Amino acid sequence: MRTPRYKQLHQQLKADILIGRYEEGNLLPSENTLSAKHSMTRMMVRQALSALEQEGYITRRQGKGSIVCAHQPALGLLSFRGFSEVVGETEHSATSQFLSKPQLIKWNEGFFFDLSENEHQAGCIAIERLRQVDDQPVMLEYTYLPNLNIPEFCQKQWVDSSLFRTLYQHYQLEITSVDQRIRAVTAKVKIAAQLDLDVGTPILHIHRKYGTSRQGFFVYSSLFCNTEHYAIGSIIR
Amino acid sequence: MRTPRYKQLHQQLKADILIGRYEEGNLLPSENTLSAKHSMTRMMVRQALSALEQEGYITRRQGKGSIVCAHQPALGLLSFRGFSEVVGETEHSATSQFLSKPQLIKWNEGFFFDLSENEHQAGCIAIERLRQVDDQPVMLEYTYLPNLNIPEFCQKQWVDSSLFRTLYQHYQLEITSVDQRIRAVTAKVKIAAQLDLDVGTPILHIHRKYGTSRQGFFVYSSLFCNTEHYAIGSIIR
DNA sequence: GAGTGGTCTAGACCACCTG
DNA sequence: AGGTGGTCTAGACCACTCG
Repeated sequence: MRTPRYKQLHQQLKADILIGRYEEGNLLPSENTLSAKHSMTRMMVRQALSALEQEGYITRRQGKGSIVCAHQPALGLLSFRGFSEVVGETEHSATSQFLSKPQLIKWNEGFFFDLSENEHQAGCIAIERLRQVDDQPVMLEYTYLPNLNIPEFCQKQWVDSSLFRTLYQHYQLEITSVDQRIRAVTAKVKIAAQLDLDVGTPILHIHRKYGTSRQGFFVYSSLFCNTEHYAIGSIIR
Repeated sequence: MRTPRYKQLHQQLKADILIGRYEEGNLLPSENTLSAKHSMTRMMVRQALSALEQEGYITRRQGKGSIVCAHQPALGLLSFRGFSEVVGETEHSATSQFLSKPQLIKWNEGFFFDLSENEHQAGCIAIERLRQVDDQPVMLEYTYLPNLNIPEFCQKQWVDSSLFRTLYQHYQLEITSVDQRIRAVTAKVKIAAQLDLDVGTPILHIHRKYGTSRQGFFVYSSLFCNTEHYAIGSIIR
């Protein structure tokens, strides 16, 4: 069946916001304008806007309009927050680098989440990244993508150094959910070396399984974080 | 201004679900039935149901109806998941006990979140709880409520051993958001004793600030978790 | 006062599920 | 076939914001 028109409008507005057609803090066209321009009732326009609001792309204010929000990273989950930030001090510069080129390999035996037969046979694309804050290594992230209908992923240009934006740009994949397990462990030799820590330092170990807009397609991550100076923060609404 | 009628319907249906008037897995009355019974248009009934759906109280299926969901704890955030559970084994029995009676005290100097003048002057109600899984202590939780418009909290009967349900029952307070910082630390002497661990064992330390349905009212928690055998899990949609 | 979003009405046709 | 939720129309009045 064809996509409902209010969903088309919703997607178009979202795309416009993401490419910067409407900037942060600015107003979207009014509901009346949109309903006239797209020849649909205000109720349908409102349905599109409600979805945008729920996803956190806009807030609406009576008498004012629909305001484009600063867009947070997927699910507000990966953000670092320095402890200094909590008590109201300076910002930090975050960077990210690959430890190796993304490559197609076999899944590890005893992978940390159960895999479907499909996923297992497809093999996986492994990505190793190190994240730094103020030039200090802070997080080691191993990401695994099943090699299912993401042709030539390893050849693709990355968007904004962001896996999620890259997946969206090339395959229209959006992250819709996260299932995660968090533990405190001590740094073993290899991890300690990469994070520039003493062996035995307490670090966070997080396993994540991201759900996407494509049924049955998941993204897996294993993260090690040094939280001595920067806590992992998340805001959930 | 008076509460919009669709919001009234939304609240009433939610209350009915919470007290068990509509049971898990059963169907809510159809949209047509509700619109007739409450003399409002189907559009307004749908607005009420959409809100319920968004909050996770129901799911809707075309041709079937609105199905009442098993209701998950607020924001799905506090759930334990044994690592055995991840690989598909048995369930665990979780219990919770008070380490002291909830009592009104002054806020600590250098509290882990910034407090408003209001909150600071009101003082706080401190709650200390220990959570156990299979009779092993696993999580130590310190919770702090500003003593603002929650009269006689310390005298109230707790509902289901749940702070959030208790706040809802007595003061109609609902948790709407969480802002948290997660770190890995080592157990100090006092914490180690209470969690029955060796000093130096890596544990999770989480600071949380919960937003509520009452503007300006927040709940604060500081948690220490032993994740040796059970990871902290969360699912976010 | 003009324009915005918020609430609300009274209909319609469609896709889907179940008996 | 009859009932359910999903999409959609064409209007209306209200509360709020801003110039």
